[in-house]
Amino acid sequence: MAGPAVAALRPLSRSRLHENVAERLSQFVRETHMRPGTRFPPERELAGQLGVSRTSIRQAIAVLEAQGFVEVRHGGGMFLRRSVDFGESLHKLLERRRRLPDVLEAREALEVKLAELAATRRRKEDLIAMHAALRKMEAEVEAGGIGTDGDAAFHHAIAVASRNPVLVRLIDELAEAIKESRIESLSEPGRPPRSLQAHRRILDGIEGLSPVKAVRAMRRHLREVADVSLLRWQPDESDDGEARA
Amino acid sequence: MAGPAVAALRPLSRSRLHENVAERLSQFVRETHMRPGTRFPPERELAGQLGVSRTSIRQAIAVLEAQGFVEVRHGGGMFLRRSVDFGESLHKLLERRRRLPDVLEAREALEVKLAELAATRRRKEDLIAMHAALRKMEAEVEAGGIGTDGDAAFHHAIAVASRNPVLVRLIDELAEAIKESRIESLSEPGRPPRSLQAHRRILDGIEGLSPVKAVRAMRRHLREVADVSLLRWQPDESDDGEARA
DNA sequence: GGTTGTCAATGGTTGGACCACTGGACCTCT
DNA sequence: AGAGGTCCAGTGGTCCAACCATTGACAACC
Repeated sequence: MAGPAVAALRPLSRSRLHENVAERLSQFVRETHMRPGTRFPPERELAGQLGVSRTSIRQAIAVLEAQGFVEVRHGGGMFLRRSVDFGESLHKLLERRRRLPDVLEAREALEVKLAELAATRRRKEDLIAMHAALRKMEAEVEAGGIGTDGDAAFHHAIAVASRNPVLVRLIDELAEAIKESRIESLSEPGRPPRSLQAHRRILDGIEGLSPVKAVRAMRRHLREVADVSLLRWQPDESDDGEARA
Repeated sequence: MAGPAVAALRPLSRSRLHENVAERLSQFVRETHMRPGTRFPPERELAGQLGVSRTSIRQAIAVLEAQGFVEVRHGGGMFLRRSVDFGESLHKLLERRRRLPDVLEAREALEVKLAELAATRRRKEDLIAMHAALRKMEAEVEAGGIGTDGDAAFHHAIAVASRNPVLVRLIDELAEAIKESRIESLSEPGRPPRSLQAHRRILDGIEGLSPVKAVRAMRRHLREVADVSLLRWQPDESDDGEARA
């Protein structure tokens, strides 16, 4: 099907120029021990020194500014905002290596709280959504599937019911990584029914306005999920990019 | 010192063009109900239709790509990755309105877990850092300060000790917002000593390898902090940007 | 039928031009 | 000397036109 799997012939990763620029700026911040508030060299100078056009510099800057690492003042210059983890967006962190165990721990932290809040603030429409998600999962499983969609919908409904947009955003940020673990877990023989049971217990707590019960059920559920996927996890560190000009 | 605090005279927010472009693209995604995987119109066309240069389009795209909302294939086009909350980065959410209660709930979710993990994984150097932070806070308080630096250092040391970079990144994302609540809380009369006490209890749990104790102490501490600042919190919804061309 | 060449569409990068804003130097008037 | 205004160099913001690199589909060829 595919060509020979020779290591030397794997596709070489080209990166966009502005990404390299951002990388260099991070390096610059680290190496010069810049303090927050310090001004960067002007764009034209950076362009000259890095040997790229001002446009590329400005693309990198736009990204860094959107991520809150720098502040740009028209006519004034560009200033450092936070030096910690400069240029390392969460999205980038999750992409570079699959830190599944870490992701699952973070998931537990967030979802347990989401369940607690949901058990306090849920409205009628939230319960309707949760029940619908449960039925969807049942239908999927009966149809021979593993129920990932219904599962995702259920957890999403809880997030919505928490009425906390910040927490929702945080869990969303992890959504992609969680999705993978979900597939792996639900592919386990006998898992979907167990998961369904766990969901019902969680819903009981939320519906009954019992945060304690909801929290306990959610924590138990997530630990079970994590257990399974963790057993199969093999860390693979040979996953760095090669764009390190 | 400063000018009159008249609402009408607050600095008006000029927005950069590429930010408006990103906003419009979000709107486009929402209004056309784009599904993940769908291709966007070509850059040149977007530039023409929005009446801006291709450069501005490309700056917006760079940001959206870094945030994981779109995927760009050289020679192939730009494709939607996630449609939920398109263009709404966490950073943007935290900036637009100060959602302090939400932030504090998220903080509790994360920090309680961080404490639990720290109480399992802490090493000698972590304990040294925590003790140093505590001493620093004491010194600050004795010198008439309120101890925010030492406080921040203490919580940061716990985060490091958790050995979970994902959680660390998430809490870092909230750091700025938390900082404000910290100042407010520690400015309360009699707060710094109480806070110091709470920190000692947390450290006891972590040092004694007792996750349960650490969790309980951390949760209690954060609820106390949240209580104080929540009482003074007045939601201010009239805080939207004005760039809605 | 499969291989190869061609080409239009589309993203990636550049250089230069010009505009807008900031802050300090400098000048003027009192 | 002080207050106020003017000017200007430095710096970010935007645009444009051109050219390069990659992709994918279609045509031509063997």
